[in-house]
Amino acid sequence: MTDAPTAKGRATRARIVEGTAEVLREQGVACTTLDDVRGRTGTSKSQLFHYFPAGKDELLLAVAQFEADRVLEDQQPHLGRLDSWESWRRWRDAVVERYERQGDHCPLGALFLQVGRSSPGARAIVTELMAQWQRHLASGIRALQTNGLVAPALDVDRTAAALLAGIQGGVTIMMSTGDSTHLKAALDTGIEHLRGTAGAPART
Amino acid sequence: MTDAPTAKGRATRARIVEGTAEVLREQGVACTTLDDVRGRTGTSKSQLFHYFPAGKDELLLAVAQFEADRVLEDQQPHLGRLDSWESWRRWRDAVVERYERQGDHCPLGALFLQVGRSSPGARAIVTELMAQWQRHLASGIRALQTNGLVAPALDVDRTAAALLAGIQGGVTIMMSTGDSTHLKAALDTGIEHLRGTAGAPART
DNA sequence: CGAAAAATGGACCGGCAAGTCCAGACTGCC
DNA sequence: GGCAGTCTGGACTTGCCGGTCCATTTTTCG
Repeated sequence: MTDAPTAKGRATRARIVEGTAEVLREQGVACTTLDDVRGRTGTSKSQLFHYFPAGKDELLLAVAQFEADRVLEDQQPHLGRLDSWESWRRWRDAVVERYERQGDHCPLGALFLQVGRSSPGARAIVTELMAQWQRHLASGIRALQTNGLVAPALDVDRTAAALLAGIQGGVTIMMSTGDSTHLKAALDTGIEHLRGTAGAPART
Repeated sequence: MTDAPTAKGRATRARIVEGTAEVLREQGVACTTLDDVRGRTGTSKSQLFHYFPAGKDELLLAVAQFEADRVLEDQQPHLGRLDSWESWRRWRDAVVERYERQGDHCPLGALFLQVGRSSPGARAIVTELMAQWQRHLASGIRALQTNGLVAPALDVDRTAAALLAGIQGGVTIMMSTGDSTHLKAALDTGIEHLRGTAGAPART
């Protein structure tokens, strides 16, 4: 992915991707030109096409991947260790904090719209991100089951899917309205639902 | 809103909005030009600017409003009468069906991205849509409470917000992955959660 | 050191699409 | 029937922006 013969080349490429991500967050995809990217990253047109021969779309796709990688990273270490109510609460707070900080701009959503559904690459990035995210949530729920905090009969995958949907929707609405109420409601109601199914009252 | 002196004028304006909506659904905002709109609606450039003096953005905004109006309409009559489990189920099916038919294109989302968060108009449209939608859900939940099907202590507004978020997220994910699993999971889990709080066991 | 490969700078091109303009056709109304 | 306002057609302008090209510099490596 980050294939470049020399160290300098790799550094430049990385600078381009990161700089583009910044610009994109600030002014949105629609309003960002290659010249903006040039300005921000201190590169020339030929460099852009040297590292992304297929042009703007290829660059945007690289940025999308870059942003996608951050999404789950930003939820760590909480997301990887969802085995108690306390850890779920910490994760919930991390998610809310991350998206409130991000404000009303969704880099991935915008990129996705621009590059287009048609592009197999874009779709693959989002699909993979969602799958990983849901996998984390599901294994968190299973951990709760193991600890006797959640009913063993619960349909784990469906519940994880619903929770993920709630988060996505909460973020979407927040970006439209600037209000994180829905995101919090989705998270809290989702966790509460898990709690409601409580299996055998837990010991320890 | 649909201000035009003559009947002919109003008809033309409507034709432009509806035609543009079609084109947009087919090829997305990014790839749609005013000439595409011209072609589809059988109009001339001057007509476009006659009815939408501020140009493309104004047209897109009008289309956004047009699409927003459809969203709730398409869920009627179910959305307006959510007073029994059966009616909730019918509504759930209507939502799934509507979005599965719509496929992987979200007119509103795309329009919103294009016109930009910055535009006060765009934000207002989405905010109002969400508020109305949530109000419908909330009054549906209250109806269930009245009928003794849901715990009176339930935080209605928060639950409605969470459900709405789930739907939004389900739709978002569906558009990215082409799979409606998450939408269904969100709806079903949300309704199940309501059921789980069941107040006095219902009679009838 | 010297040649090949990589990296960089920036002028240039070409097309596209938004928006302008004015002339002419239609409509309604008295 | 005629005039005022509305509607329509389409050629034209304009600026922007993605992409090309080649000359120059820097790095790598034997």
